[in-house]
Formats: sequence, structure tokens, C-alpha cells
Amino acid sequence: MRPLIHPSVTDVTVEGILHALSDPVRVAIFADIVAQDCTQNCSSFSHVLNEAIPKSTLSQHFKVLRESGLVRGERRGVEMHNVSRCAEIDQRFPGLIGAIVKAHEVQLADGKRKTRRPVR
Amino acid sequence: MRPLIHPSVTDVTVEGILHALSDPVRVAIFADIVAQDCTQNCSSFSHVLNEAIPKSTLSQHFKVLRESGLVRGERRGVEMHNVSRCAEIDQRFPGLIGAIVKAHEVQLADGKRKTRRPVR
DNA sequence: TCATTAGTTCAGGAATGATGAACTAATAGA
DNA sequence: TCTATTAGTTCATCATTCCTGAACTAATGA
Repeated sequence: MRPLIHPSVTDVTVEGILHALSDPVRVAIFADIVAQDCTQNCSSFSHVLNEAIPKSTLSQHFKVLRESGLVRGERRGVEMHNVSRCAEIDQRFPGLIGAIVKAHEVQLADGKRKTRRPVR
Repeated sequence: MRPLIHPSVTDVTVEGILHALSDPVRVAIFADIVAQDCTQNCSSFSHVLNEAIPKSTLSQHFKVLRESGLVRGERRGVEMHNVSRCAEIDQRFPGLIGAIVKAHEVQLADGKRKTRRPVR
């Protein structure tokens, strides 16, 4: 198995972050990781937004989050634990993550659906 | 030709906005529309980021910006003019657009490339 | 050593995205 | 009123990306 990839903060791109968080499942996961500041393993997200997520899919989602620089994954025995890299990113792009997470909360509170695009 | 679609602010989703702005060409266009607060027609963007964009592609990009709620398009004679909907969106998701546009500026200043994902 | 648990990788089919060619819509000039 | 021009859209096709089951790896415990 190849080692996990974590870009340095300077290689993090806005586009990468926005793309990573433009998926309803991934924002939900990320928001959760940010909220609970203790690390989380992957399987704790096997149900997100009242939907079962296959573990291969979950694995890809985490890969996107890691490689966009949003999250750091660390193997702890059998499990993988994930920590947000908010602090680092916030230095480079002040307020970005905060605004996105907050907007996501607003949307959840409004009871909006989980599709990426608006209703046609 | 079918009429342009503009979602009401309440139908705008965070995911939709992030998706729309996760494309280097679209953020560049949007940042420009926001910066110059006068309306802009589409063809003024036929060259973005030192690259020629085919007009069908450009048309699709504007469609994405419109349907995500970021921009309002209005036909003025032969041309189409585009205005940002920042004010509206800012009421629902305070600070979101501002943080994204600002982050984009930081990245431009750092001379980062225009790919969506980080370098592997 | 074998079983279990957690996650990754791969391969395919499904869904999205890009773009040339053909189209529509508005206007200006003859 | 035609015809030409300019601006943008739509469609069809191909390319890329995304999702997911199946097979795999890696760490641990019995």
C-alpha cells in the first residue's frame, strides 16, 4: 500500500478545497471532523446524511480530503484517524474554512437537501 | 431558446457555490465580475488565465455560475450582461463569497498554478 | 498461524465535462 | 424588408472523472 499523500500548506489550492467540499458527503464528514476536535476513524462515517456509504467510496472521499490538504490521516494500529488541518490552512487563506463550515451549518439549519446543484 | 434559470436565494446551496467556484476558469471569471462592479458580457472573457476559451465552453461556464445562483444574466440587445448576486447570497451565507474571493486573490498573489487539485 | 477488523486499490460502468458544428435571437445597414 | 453580423445557446460526441463491488494489504488478537 502506498503511503498517504499530504500536500504542504503552500501547495494547497483554493480550487482543491472548494472541489473537495462541493460534495455533500465530504462537507458533512469534514464539518464533523472540525466540530468534534478529537480525531475520528473512517468507519465512523459509514452512515452520513442518513445514507449508507460503501467503504470503497468512503476511502476515496478521505483521499480527496487528504490530498486537498483539508485533513491529515494517521494510521493508529488498524484504524486510520483524521484530524483537520484548519489551523494551517487558515494562515494561508484566512476565514475560508470557517466561512464554508458556517455556511454549511446555515444550510443544514434551513433543512436544505443534499444535492450539489440547485433544483432546476 | 429556453429562458435563463436563476434560482431564488433560498434554493442556493453551499455545494452548488463551491462546485461552481472549484473550476479555475469560473473563479477567475467570477472574481472579475465581482471586482468590476459594472456588468460584463460573456465574450469579454474569451481569454481567461492566458488561455483561449471556446465560446460553447464559456457559455456552459456561465450557465453553471447562473444556476448556482452566483450570477444573474440579463440580455441586453445582442449581448448578455452578468451581475454578481453577492449581496443576496451574503445575507444567507455571510462572509462565504468574500472569503473565497479573498483566498483566490491570495493564491494568485502567491503565483500558484491553475489546476483544481494539488500536485501529486 | 488463522481470523478479524480497517482501510486501499483496481476495474467497470455511470455520470459529468469540454467542444465543434449547427442553431437562435437581436440589431444594423442596404 | 432582406441580409449580414454579432453574441450566445444547444446538441452530439468524445474524454475525463466518479462510484462501487471485489479482491487486496496491513495490523492486531486469539
